[in-house]
Amino acid sequence: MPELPEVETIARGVHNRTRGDRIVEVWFGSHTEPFKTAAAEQAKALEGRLIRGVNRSGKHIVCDLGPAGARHSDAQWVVHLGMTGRLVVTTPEAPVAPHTHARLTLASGREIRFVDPRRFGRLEFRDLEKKAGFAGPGKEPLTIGTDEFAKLFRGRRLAIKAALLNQSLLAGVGNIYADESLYRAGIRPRRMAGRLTRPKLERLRLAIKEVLEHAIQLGGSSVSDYVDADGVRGFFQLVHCVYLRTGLPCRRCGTPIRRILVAGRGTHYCPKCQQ
DNA sequence: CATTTCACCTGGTGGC
DNA sequence: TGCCACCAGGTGAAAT
Repeated sequence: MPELPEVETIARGVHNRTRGDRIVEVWFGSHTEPFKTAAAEQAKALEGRLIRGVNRSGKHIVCDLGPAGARHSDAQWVVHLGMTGRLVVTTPEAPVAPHTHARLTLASGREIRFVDPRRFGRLEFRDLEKKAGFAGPGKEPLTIGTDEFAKLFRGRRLAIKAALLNQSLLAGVGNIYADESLYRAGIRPRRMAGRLTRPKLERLRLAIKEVLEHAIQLGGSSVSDYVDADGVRGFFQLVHCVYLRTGLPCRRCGTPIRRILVAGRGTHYCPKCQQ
């Protein structure tokens, strides 16, 4: 589910509902895939800590944690949602959804739950006394500047869509927003990244920013089952121009939207508007 | 090093 | 109803 707008929406929701709360009990399921830090060690480290704030970095949700009573952070809980992960804040009485892998009981009586059918998501505990705070290599698409953006693609021979999906270049753009941004910028997904002109690259940078900001305003895209921290669906899927619109008329020119494979991913574009 | 392909998982959909 | 192929928001390891 989660690309930058969905992760941003979830992080804000969890922040608003849990900031200042304390983790009093942790339950983890028995599947091992979600645990980048071993479950037993992770559960023990989380218990008792304060949630000082929740932020987004690329597609990662970063919860800053501190010792009870303290005003500084000494650890982080980093959540990556993979394809189907959800992070929701509920009451303990709410029915437990299938594929729930983590339940964090908070002092307020609320509960944070991590649910992930495909188990591509990951949970990591970072001790800030032992390692640095989470930071991926990729640049943030909402704040990157013109020159820095152009530099990312210089000399690259892969398709621009494949480059946009590379999280060590730009962090946060995934399959939906790559397709929607390329449509908005009028660029074919298979164009070689290193051959785009400066004006085209600037148009792409702005398209990405505008698409992501609009999607955040609408609470993200709910293609099948994405919901935010309160269990509420997003609305951006209602204004998608190309993603999952194969065969439907282009909203601008009426030409049927095409689907091809790029970097192994379903890729949607308008053959007339994207030259 | 840059790039491409595939495995990792479950579930929904549509054809026969 | 059953079975099968194919598709889905991501990424990291292995192959090229």
